[in-house]
Amino acid sequence: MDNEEGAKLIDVAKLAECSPATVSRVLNGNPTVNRGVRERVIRAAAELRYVPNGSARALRSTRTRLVGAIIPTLDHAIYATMVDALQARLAEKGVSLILNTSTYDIDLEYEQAKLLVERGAEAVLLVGAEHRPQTLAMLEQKRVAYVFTYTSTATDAGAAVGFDNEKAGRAAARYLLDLGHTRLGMIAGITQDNDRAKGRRDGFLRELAKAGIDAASVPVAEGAYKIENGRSSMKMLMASSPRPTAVFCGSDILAAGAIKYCVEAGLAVPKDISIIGFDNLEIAVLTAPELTTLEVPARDMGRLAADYILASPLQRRHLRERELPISLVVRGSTGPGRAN
Amino acid sequence: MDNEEGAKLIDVAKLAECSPATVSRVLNGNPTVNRGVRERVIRAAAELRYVPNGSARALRSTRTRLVGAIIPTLDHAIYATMVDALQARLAEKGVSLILNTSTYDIDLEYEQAKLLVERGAEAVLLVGAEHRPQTLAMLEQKRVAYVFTYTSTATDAGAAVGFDNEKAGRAAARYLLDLGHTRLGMIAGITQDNDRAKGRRDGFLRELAKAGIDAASVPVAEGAYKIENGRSSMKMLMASSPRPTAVFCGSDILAAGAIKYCVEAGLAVPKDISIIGFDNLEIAVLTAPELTTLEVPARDMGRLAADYILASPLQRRHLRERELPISLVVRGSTGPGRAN
DNA sequence: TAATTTCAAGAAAACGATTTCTCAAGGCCG
DNA sequence: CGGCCTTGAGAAATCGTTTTCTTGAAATTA
Repeated sequence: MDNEEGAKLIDVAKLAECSPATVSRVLNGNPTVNRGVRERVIRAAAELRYVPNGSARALRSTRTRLVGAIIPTLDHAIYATMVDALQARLAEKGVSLILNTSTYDIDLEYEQAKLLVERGAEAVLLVGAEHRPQTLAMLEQKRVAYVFTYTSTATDAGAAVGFDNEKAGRAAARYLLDLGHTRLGMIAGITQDNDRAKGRRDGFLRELAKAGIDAASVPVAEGAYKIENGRSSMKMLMASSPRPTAVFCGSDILAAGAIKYCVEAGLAVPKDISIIGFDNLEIAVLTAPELTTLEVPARDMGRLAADYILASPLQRRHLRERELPISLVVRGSTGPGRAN
Repeated sequence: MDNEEGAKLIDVAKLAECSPATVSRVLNGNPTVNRGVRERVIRAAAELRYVPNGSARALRSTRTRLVGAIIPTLDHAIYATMVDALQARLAEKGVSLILNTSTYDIDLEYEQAKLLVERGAEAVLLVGAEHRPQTLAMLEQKRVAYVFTYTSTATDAGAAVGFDNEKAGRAAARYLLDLGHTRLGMIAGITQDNDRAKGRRDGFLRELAKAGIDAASVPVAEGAYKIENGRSSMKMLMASSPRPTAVFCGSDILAAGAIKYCVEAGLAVPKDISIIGFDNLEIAVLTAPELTTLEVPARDMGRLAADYILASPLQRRHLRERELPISLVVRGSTGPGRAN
């Protein structure tokens, strides 16, 4: 029968013998429609396999039920997991997610944000606190809500669901210091345009400074989150003298590579060298020894960011700036520092 | 000045002293506009920070530049990587991606597909070949192109970019048989509603049968893709008698767990037991020994699926059913079977 | 130079829904 | 029993673009 591509609302109206307005009301759950008519409409819509045109609907109602997310990459499990949770929560409420990966490029991020606004995203999730001013200005001007994740510092217009990277870095340092280590090193992620990697590094060094260890004496390598970079960075660190007895890695990926290097080089972990990671990815239990690490609440961030986005503007006031706890997960890759 | 929420096309027209039609032409790269006018329009649009309304545009032009993807989960790196590549390629051409995770539930997948159609997705990426008939019927009726990934069997209306899971399972079997193993086992992913997991398992068992090994004598465990499931499944398999000397795991995740169990139980890999994984995830080099595995071209699938989607209907004819090679990556987790 | 094309740009229709107005009918109250 | 309120449903305006149709002017051709 209906060989044509798609029935429109008016076709449903004709079949149900009522006006388009009434069809619209039924389809949108407006209760002011009599039972009989309502059922006729529903039957007609089903029969015609009617699918509403979202563009038309969005245009007229100014509600797109579309949300955007711009994350650095999906190749890092920590972001993939967050997005997974975000999407699941949004979907429960019939909200769709447009996903963009910026590859840690905040100029590209701006372009993507622009496109999201154009597409009618009602809210946008961003990672970290470091963005082009025009990105945020544009979102504000177009009245698009936005949430930062992986950071705990909100702005006037943007909420934050995350944690304090600087504090996390300090916690790593404190833990290693408390174990008795005095010669430390760090393998950080790329810190350029990345407030999270920077925060972790700075917090780590700051805490060491507080303990009387000069930052300049602490070897810090930097590398993208790849196992191989962890390996090569560790090699570099182990070549510095005096050799560190404990190393903080900005990600479990780097830490896994670092451990890999130690195994190859015949360095015993944690006897000769303690390694602490960051993220608590699933892989943290794959290294031998298993990885001591700081746990990042990726799934919680996704879920809570979704909650913020789904909340009414009124409720949102209570939800901005949500700092989640970072917890230390002690496994086998860290041990006491040798007594000096 | 422009305190209001958003300038519209007509405002740009007024400022540029021309008609809305002309503004539209300029913004869409229509060359039939004089240089002077064109520049005035561009300047006016910039001054007003004009952002087009995508809904209106889509409604009128019937082009949304929106594509949907429904994957089982982002928590498995193999899908995350594919989506990463897909999104990157689509973004190059200004196409946005709406992402859905179905949690391996093909009924939920149907609901999500419906929503994607409603949102105006011009194409949809699906994983595997097993779907509700009404899902595909709906896409066809609404003239939405679709691509299967992780499978190589296309349908009349749907293209396929992927590989042959059955063949991959056979390859794993062949490799282990050639190493001299005669007592084999398998740890598969959940096979219900999952043609890929099923294909791998069936191919594996079929090849063994061809070599005279009765499928009924081959212990097969099944579990979701979690390290812990690999561990516990391996424990089960090692309790069966006669104990297998080689195990094929449906995913590197499961294989990693399997190796973990062996280490705990004091079984030497590969001396006592050979383990081969599937996917070639980054983590395959983290186990000790490193994992022998079959490499899945996740990134290629994402990229090529995007190419298919971006192609014109005419070009698409040449691109449907694209079978990519699965290659064996030999590392340290497999070795010769004991001579009987 | 007149007739015919070509070109640039405006006017107005159209895309497919939602929403605002409007109105008729029925129920309720005094 | 008449006026007022409530309720259900239709008519028509509207959302912000793109596209089609027109038109006047300029360029080309005979």
